[in-house]
Amino acid sequence: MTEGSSTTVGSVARALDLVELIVGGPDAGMPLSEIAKAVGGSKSAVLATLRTLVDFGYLRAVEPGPKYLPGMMLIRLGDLAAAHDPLIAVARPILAQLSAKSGLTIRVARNDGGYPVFIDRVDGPGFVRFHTPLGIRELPHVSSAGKAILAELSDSEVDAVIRECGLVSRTKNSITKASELKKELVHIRNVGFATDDEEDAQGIFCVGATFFDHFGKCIGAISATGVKTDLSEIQVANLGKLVIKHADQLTKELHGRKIRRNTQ
Amino acid sequence: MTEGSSTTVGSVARALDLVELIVGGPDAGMPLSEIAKAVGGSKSAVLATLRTLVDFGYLRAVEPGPKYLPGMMLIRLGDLAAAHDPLIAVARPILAQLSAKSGLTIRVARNDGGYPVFIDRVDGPGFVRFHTPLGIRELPHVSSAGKAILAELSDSEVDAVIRECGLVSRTKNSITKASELKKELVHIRNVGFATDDEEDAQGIFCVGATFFDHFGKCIGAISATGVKTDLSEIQVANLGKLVIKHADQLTKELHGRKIRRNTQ
DNA sequence: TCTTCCGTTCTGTATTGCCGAACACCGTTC
DNA sequence: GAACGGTGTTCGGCAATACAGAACGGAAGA
Repeated sequence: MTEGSSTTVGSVARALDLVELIVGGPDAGMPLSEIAKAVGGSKSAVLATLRTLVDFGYLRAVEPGPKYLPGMMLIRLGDLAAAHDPLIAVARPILAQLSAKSGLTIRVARNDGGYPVFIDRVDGPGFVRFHTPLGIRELPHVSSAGKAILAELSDSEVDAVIRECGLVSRTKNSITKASELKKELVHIRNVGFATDDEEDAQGIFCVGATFFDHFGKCIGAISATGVKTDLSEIQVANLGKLVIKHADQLTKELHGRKIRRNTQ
Repeated sequence: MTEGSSTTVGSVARALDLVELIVGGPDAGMPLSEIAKAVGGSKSAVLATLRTLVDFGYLRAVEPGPKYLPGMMLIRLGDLAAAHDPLIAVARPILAQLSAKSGLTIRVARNDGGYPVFIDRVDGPGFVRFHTPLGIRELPHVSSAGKAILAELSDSEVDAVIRECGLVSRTKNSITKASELKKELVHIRNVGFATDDEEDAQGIFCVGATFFDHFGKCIGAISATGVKTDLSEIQVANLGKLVIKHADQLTKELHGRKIRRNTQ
């Protein structure tokens, strides 16, 4: 669908479509005929491709009436890819420390042109799991990491992002007015951290703070996520300080520097 | 290399070889000519395949002189595949709790025919990182999870595993004699947990315990990993009890049952 | 038992992915 | 400054091969 560019290999593209389809499919897996219908290919061709993917461990076929599921190789490759990423390698111990101190789930996002792309996560001991996907652009205005990143952009850049993605509403707390968002960004610059008070999902709050490279450019943000009922135990202001401290630590370990930014 | 079976798609197999090559390659990435040489294909064919993989985010090309690195999609797919896995979904909160209580890195392995396959990990706040790969069979006799799983096998099954993989030595503490390993397995059955005292890597110790499905069959083990110097703070026996407790909790949440096994 | 659906196998066709050569580009080196 | 080895890239042409479709076999349901 989202077709690329010049010389690419068709059968490989079809195979990767299959992987995405099955990974995005139901937990019980999908049978051949359903898969073939979904991608619009003949059963024999799809079967051959599926077999190849199973051979390599990208998928696994579970009997009887082979249903296809994500395979172990995907987990393995994801882990190795994370190990290759220098930012993740540096950030992970810091995330784990912040998680241990706060008891919350900690995530790290890269600044991808004003949008947050979460690239790693350390779960806290709480029972609630947050299935926020990794590796793709998220909405910038409904997460603490996203707003923290926005607060480091120039006004024109913020306008561009707003224009591009629109301030869609996720909950009744979501900020949908540009003026309101900009006021919030000023506040974030003053206190040094951003919050997400049930703006993305009911009952969930986050606190996020940015980190920087050696040019002083914001390259991402870390955030702590918890359920709102936990908020009483650890006050927002204290949590904000804690998140900032660990974000600063990350800046330091990346040999970056934080440049004070006037509210203008 | 490890060629599969019947009807598979060649170009897809070549593409997946490329992914594995680059993920296993240097952190700085690999240039086209090096890749083409490594897989033994023409530059043009390899380039087309690389372009396809980059289009899908499996790889990314970093200028100048395009070097190819693992892409974000691998992290995304790994995360989604983990979310699909029912065992990981159930185990992860328990791992996080055990990590929070012990301060150690916790991993969970599936029993794959007597071999441990680690499928998830929750890092502790310690500074030392353990780059144990996920998703592949590990040596069974040099990890606490592996030995805990072995202890649940019958004697003939243990013999088969030993014959198949051999008791290769990783450190001077590694168990390399079958008789010694079997004596250790008896001990593990008695105390209910297994240890790894610098048997896989210098300075690293582990404690592992198994969990079960509703047939009473051992389907895997969890283990706590730390550096030896941390061992003073938390005694081995106490840690063993803690790991067993969480493994039992996992058994319970999987609706499994633990059947008492006589040493025979 | 008959029917229907699914997974699998097979064979022919033409699509298309591959190779090799030629081109363009940069950095050295003589 | 020009020639060189080293890149990454583009371009035809051949044939390998990936695809579609029909036929087979088995299982489940009516």
